Amino acid sequence: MSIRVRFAPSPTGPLHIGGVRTALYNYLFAKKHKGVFVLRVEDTDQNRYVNGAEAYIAKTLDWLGINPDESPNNPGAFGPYRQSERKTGYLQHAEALVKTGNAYLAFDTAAALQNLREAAEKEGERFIYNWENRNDLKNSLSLNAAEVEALIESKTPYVIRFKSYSSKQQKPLHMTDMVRGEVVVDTSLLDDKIIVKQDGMPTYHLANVVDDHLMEISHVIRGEEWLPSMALHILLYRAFDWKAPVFAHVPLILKPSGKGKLSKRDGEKFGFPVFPLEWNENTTGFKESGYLPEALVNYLALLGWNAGGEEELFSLKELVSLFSLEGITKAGGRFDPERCKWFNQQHLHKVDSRVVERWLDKLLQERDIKPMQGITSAVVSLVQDRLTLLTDLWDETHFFFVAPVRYDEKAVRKQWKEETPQILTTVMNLIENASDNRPESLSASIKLWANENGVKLGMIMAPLRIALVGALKGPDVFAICGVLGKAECLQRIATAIDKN
RNA sequence: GGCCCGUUCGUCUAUCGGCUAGGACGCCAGGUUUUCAUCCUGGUAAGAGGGGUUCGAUUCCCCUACGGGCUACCA
Repeated sequence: MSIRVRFAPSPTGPLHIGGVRTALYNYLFAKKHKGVFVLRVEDTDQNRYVNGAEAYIAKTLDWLGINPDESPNNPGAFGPYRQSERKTGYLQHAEALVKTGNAYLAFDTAAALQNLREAAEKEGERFIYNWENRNDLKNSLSLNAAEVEALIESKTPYVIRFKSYSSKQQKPLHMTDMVRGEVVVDTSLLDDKIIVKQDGMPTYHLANVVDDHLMEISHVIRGEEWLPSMALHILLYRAFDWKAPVFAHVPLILKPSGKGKLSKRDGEKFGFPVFPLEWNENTTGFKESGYLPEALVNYLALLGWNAGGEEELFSLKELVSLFSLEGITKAGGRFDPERCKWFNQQHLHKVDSRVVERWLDKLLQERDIKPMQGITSAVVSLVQDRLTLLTDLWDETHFFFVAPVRYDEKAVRKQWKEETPQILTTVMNLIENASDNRPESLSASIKLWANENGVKLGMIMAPLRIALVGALKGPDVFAICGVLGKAECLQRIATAIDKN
């Protein structure tokens, strides 16, 4: 059997990392088994449709490098890939279910049902539309054929409900989930879910089952919030007399602290991104926050799944070869921003330096700085393994491009001694007269002079750093000298002597 | 409330009946770097509670507690 999986988001807003991880697991599983990864857009709810959300999803998957093999933009043989474009098919399938007695027309108004619900609540109970009361309600089961005909004739709005249980059926339904093992549900407790809404659009449950069947989906890998619906879906497959796919419900991603699953608002609340890409001014993404896609992928893959060994730094390719449904954890996992950052740091140190250079080029452009040829790559090689986020880049490199205008007060107070100007003047001479400005040459000549004249190196290094960087931080001073060049170094030292 | 799922260091996780419970993040300490960061070394810290089953339970079963999800003409 060929493996076909799908990621089926609804375009109601930006994807958040929970959705991203579901997509990732689907992708990994598909690629691992040389199968097909499908993107299907579940836009059956017109009211919640958000413009731009579908494009956002596509952009996100592209950024992460987990592109679908079949999608609305890149259709395969199982299209259309938007549920809104598959409307007629659903209706026919629902009607087929009515014909076989597995579904029925329900004419109850929303208001009538609301009343029943409120009444039940007053009694401390819950109203469930199911086998116990469906014959007392207004539907094609309780009404006779002529009455039903008349209602349809008069254009009375109706929905189609699925007959989830009748006394003939077996109550305990045993199902298998790849993550959870056997799951048992008492089907007599299920309600008769609406499968076609008044507007003729299918609800998720119908659309999902029909599409998964028509698109020949072999494995349904989705979030645990769907576990309670698995029974309904399996019952639907049975009613259609279709073979059900294999199910795997992956655990949810929870808030870093406090209660509940991670929500779209938690980003602002906790101060970290929950969206892969920027959505609007108020919701920044991982990308804009300086994360590498491979780091996000790596972190997310390991939140709820483990590769078996003790290694945990993986490329997407490695994840593909390692992935298996068996390694998925059962319990929900808290999103840990610190750990996510650490993965980014590790990937950032390994990534091709040109990626960092491009980011730096952008920063320079924004500031209208035109660096000398070749300098950015020299700078990046000096700072790359000092970065945690790409957004740290300016902090780590600004002094290569802009001379310090202020000096760290505390550093000056502590390191700028009375004799410092004099020493630095000599250092200027040494730099000026050095045969070249290679870090080793400068280092050697300054160390030699210090040694010969009984000056402690500390008296030189710290002030020199302050003069060049403006603070006691950054890569090796002589390396910085080398990048800045003699003239710039001399000027900065002179300025520092002047100002301090 | 009902139904379903879950529960190992603060967090992510390993263990598929033999455990001195392993790794990673974080945190702490030390080392390298005459700076800061990186990096290295070490330390800290856990199987919710109670019953069974068993020679032996973190591992299997039951109960309780706690956590999570679902309970819409949303997905």
